[in-house]
Amino acid sequence: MSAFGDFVREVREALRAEDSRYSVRQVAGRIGVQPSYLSKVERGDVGPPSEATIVRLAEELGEDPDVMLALAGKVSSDLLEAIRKRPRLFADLIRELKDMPDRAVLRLVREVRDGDW
Amino acid sequence: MSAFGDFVREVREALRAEDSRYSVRQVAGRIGVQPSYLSKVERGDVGPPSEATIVRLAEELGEDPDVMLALAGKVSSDLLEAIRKRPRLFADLIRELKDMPDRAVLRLVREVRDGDW
DNA sequence: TATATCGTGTACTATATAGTATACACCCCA
DNA sequence: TGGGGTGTATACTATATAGTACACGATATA
Repeated sequence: MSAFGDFVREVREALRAEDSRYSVRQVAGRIGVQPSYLSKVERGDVGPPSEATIVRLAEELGEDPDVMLALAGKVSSDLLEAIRKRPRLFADLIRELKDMPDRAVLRLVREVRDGDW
Repeated sequence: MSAFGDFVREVREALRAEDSRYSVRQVAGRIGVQPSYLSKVERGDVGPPSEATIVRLAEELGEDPDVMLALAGKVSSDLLEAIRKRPRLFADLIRELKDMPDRAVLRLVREVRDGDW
């Protein structure tokens, strides 16, 4: 039971149904790891890859890197850096929002993006 | 040059000026590590301790755990968990906010906390 | 029917993480 | 002057991380 591995396998197989270049071997080749390693990752035989490898894999599969990192139990290092630079500010914000419904957070994101302030 | 180690040493020495129980040995004893290890941490001779040890140290020194974790290049695991649960939402929010001035983020925190929405 | 490709099993590795355990020389003071 | 407390040097360790390298039998292809 590996959420990350299962997801990768599912997406890759789906792509493969349309395009034979999405075999374990070829995908592994393009993202720069051994086929045996990707195979083990997909079957949850080993822990998830490093951030860099996950990002390459996400690009290759056309999936969202942040979502794939989350499935691997990780958080993108650029987000970590932002939090580390202003820990009090971001820690408070995230703890305040963590139990709020999606729509509240989403509203906030839009509010900030649309810059009406 | 270890930001984390320098900070710990400075805070501990300051406490020690008022209270002799803040020696390397005694603090190490209370947070459950070897004195030699705390000494090496303070001098940046080794990498920063684990999250759990940093939190105990922060409590012992009366400092903010999030700030001390940040000095150690880490982010509290409860924040990571919140982000991993809703990666798209939080990734967008943090990237939107990371280049904003403190006062903008602060305003947002207050806005959410005071719940006027 | 040869050969190219496929997924996977096995064995190994280098580096990082997060420390422990012991011993030492120095200083204080009673 | 000797016992307790101080900081630190040295050596070692267990576990995790993030893979590589190679070989094998099955399958598909031409």
